[in-house]
Amino acid sequence: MTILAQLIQSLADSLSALGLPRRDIKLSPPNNPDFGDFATNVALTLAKDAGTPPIQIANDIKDNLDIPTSFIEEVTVTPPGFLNFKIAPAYYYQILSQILTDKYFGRGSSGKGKKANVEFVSANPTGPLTVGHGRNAVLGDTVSNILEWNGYEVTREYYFNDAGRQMRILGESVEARYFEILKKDSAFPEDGYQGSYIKDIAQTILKEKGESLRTSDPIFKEQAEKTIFADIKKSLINLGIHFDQFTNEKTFYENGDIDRFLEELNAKNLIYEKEGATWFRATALGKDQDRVYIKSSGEPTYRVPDTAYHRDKINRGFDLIIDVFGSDHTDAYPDVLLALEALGEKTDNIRVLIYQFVTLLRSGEKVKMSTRKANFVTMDDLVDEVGADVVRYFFIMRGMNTHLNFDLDLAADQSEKNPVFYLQYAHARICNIIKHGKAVGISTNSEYNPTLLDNPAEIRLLKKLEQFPSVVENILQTLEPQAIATYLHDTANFFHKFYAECRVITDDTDLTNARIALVSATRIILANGLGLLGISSPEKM
RNA sequence: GCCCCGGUAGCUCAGCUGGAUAGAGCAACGGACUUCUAAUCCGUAGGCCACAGGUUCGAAUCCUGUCCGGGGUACCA
Repeated sequence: MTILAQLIQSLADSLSALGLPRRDIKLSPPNNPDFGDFATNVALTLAKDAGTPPIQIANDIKDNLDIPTSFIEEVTVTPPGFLNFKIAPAYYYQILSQILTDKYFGRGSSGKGKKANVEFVSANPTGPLTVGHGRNAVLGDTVSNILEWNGYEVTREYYFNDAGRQMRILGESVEARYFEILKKDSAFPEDGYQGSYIKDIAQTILKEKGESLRTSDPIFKEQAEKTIFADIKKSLINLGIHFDQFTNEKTFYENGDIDRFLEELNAKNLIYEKEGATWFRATALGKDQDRVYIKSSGEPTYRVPDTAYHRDKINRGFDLIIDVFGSDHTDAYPDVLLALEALGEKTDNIRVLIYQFVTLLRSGEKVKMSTRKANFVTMDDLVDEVGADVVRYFFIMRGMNTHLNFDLDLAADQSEKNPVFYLQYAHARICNIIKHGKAVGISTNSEYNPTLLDNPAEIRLLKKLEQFPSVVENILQTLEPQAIATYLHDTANFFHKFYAECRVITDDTDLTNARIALVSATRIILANGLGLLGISSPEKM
């Protein structure tokens, strides 16, 4: 039981002893450290119903409080009615040894024995991964890391479609370039993919298959898909991302899932024909409008295989299913869930993460991105220019709900001042201290007396380290990994301040050992946190 | 029209499950390297948290409305 849980329990006991209704008791660190380490507002929330001034209630609670542990040093009441708790340094000292003996400090067990599926990227192989996909990729991979850290067995999955309209046009685009090279007449498709990579693929086909290919040869699409997918996988590896499974939507046509799914909906009278198309009767389930399932051309819309795919994921028995989508899917996924529910599937373990689009700025101007028009900045370009660590940090340090402005000039320029270096530098600095210590005969395994760490900068850093488990645990609920970036920045900041104020390796052996313990623990937290973000922890910079 | 996101320092953004004095980085200005790494630290300056109402002991945070920006509302995905 954590110290917080103990405190909440004894507060609850105090409330019932006073005959006050039990409330959700929240303890949080106040902004102003003068008020202590934790504060609660229970008295304020109870005051109105009790008809008693909050400050009086707070005092009553305090007087009835059976302090659960010696770690609580002081309880105070401050206007307008907060109860504040000061935690003894001994508590934080003991955290230090926890970190040093358990290098997985902060690892939760709530996902133990559970399986999770995270579907992300899922870009069709029509072109290279762009910066827009990068946000998706980094978000999905980081969330996966956090789940794993909490004990989940995670399947990272990439879902794609090589049978639809996009891919057909891709094949036609390659074909047109092929004949163009041969100086034969060929109309470039109206919505064709204009990128130079299409010409490269056509060149490759020409080299390998000769000049005699005919119109509509399947090789055009096949070669394009193969080449582009290989590039995509390489780009992902450049970002440190690997997938456990690639699932093709074609599977669900071939194995009959889609037919079955449509039949079942039909049996429930949720499908009908109109104007040559097949419609899903979403209005019968409370939506504003019905949706087309099968176009009059005979092609299903994306909702159909998507729904079958999600049903497949449900059937595979995951405890948690996460989808990472761009904001253009905001309106689409509710239809998928709706259809699943109509078929009696449970969808409450599906979490959909919607991230807002990245706006690219170059020379202060917006770059309008379009894969089709080949007006894009690829992930590879970006990674080449600034490195994977910077790219990952840049994408994860902002909340997924924010419309991220990505200034390309700044990103390229920023290599010296990029915020990620601030974190890595703290780690490298610690490594260097430890290295220096070793050179003068200081071991990281020495006995140490933590009570020597009484400098405010030391205490502040310790308290920050103590927060790591709760930060990670909270992200498991919110699935908003930017909190790790914020936390690590604070931690690095407190370390740098400590560094400026306290010298670690000195003639004072006892103090040196204590400080070595502190910086070693800080290093572990930084490395673990950076690891969760998929960012390296360099030993020197 | 309707739906989803956002609007916080000059710029990019944290903070948003209501708390006490609203933060960081960059940009600006002024300091600190004979020391374990100055990719750092210290200091100054910078704000009607878009606007208007509401809820309450208390609002950047919750509700309503307005304005601005992005996305969706396609027989595109």
